[in-house]
Amino acid sequence: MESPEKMSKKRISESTIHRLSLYYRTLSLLEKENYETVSSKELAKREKLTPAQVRKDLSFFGTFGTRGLGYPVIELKKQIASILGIDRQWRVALVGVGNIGSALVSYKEFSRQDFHIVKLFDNDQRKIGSNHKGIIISDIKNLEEELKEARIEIVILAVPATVAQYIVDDIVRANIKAILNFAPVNLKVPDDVYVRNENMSMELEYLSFAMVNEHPKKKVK
Amino acid sequence: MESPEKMSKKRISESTIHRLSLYYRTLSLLEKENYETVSSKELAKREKLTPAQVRKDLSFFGTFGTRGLGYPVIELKKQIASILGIDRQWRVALVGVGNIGSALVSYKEFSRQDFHIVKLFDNDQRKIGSNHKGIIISDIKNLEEELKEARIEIVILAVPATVAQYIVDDIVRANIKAILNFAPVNLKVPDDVYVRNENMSMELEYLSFAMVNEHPKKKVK
DNA sequence: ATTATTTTGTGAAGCTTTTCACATAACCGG
DNA sequence: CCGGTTATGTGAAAAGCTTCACAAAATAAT
Repeated sequence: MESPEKMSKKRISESTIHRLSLYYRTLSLLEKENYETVSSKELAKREKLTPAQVRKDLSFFGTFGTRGLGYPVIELKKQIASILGIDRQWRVALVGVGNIGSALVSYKEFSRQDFHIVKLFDNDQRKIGSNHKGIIISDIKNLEEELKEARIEIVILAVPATVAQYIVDDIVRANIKAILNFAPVNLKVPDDVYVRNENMSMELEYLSFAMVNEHPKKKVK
Repeated sequence: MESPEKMSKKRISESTIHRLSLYYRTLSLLEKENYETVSSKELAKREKLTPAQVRKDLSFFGTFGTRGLGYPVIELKKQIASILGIDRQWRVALVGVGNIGSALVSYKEFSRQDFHIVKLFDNDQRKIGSNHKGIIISDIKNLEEELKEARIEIVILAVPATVAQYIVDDIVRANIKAILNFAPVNLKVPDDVYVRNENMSMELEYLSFAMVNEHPKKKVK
């Protein structure tokens, strides 16, 4: 820690943020297991990282531990939630109620973490107006107005690659600043809009690469 | 390039492999658009990278371009497919035909890239024996033998977090070396088994973080 | 109270990845 | 066929990220 009120705005790496998600998950488990405190060593072991990595990651945001003891599980979990911004509800809309889309509506991990899908959109006339897991599917024609009206903050995009850009243009016009994109395209958005891409083929391709190129993997250590 | 037969086994970074997937995708598009050649500049622009990055990535695997001209689209695509190991079919099994699982069975991107889901497993008696998109769902009880019998090479795991580890132990026993895991747990596997985790909450949390901490994002440039 | 033990927080070192910058090579127009 | 232009391939520099290693702080035991 360095400045009294607000620590200096260092750029935090994507990897650090992803690891915070992991720590959060592990802390939830530790809480259930009635741990009161946890060391960087234990936290690291559970997510296959190094203790130094854990401490460094946390140090970017403050000092949360007690020397000789470790970190208080419940308190640290709360702090990480606050850092990640998941100590509040987010109003989420899902666009494209196809295969992936409808799976995501019932994806427990989202609701458990206060990402609330409150609107669904599709362009299929057979789906529009019907009730899907308690939510009426809206016509994608009215995307811009309805996103505004419902005060949506995050959009999950699960539409075919061919139409994704057009829909994103609408989403941007609705002043949405965060998009989780499942379409395998590089979406063009203004600089102040955050897009994260979820590309499931990519991970399969990584596995394929690993098997073809590195196998047999003889770990040295 | 350096050695005549087989280039020296440098360690290739995960990021490079992921970018190869992006190049592959873009090259497929360029092929459809009837481009014969493409420059690192164009390739970079389409995936929001730098030309130097593209050239460096490719240079790890060989020299594919022509100075003054660029890269031959079809040929480079072929080369990348070979590097990634996606110039062949992979026999894939999916374990857990729930929300996410059943969405993945019909996920076009997988089949388009020669990842063929040929077996489905579940523990739900109502599902076992039934036909899901042309595949009979098998009882997870016989996982080990059936994976072996069907000569499965990659397993996609889409089961609840609580049971994931037990099932992975079976999968490992079946001598599978590649697992795409959708359960939000850190799976313990031997060193020669590759696991990639697909954690969709993580990306939402990243968006949440970005909005809470960096917004308003005034891009300098 | 003192000593031994544990474990954090953090500069600095070490390592990895990205970007730079330029020599080199191929094409193209006249 | 020659000079101008384009764009690759790549060492080297720069930037970024991880690990090291240790002082400092807290506990625990005697």
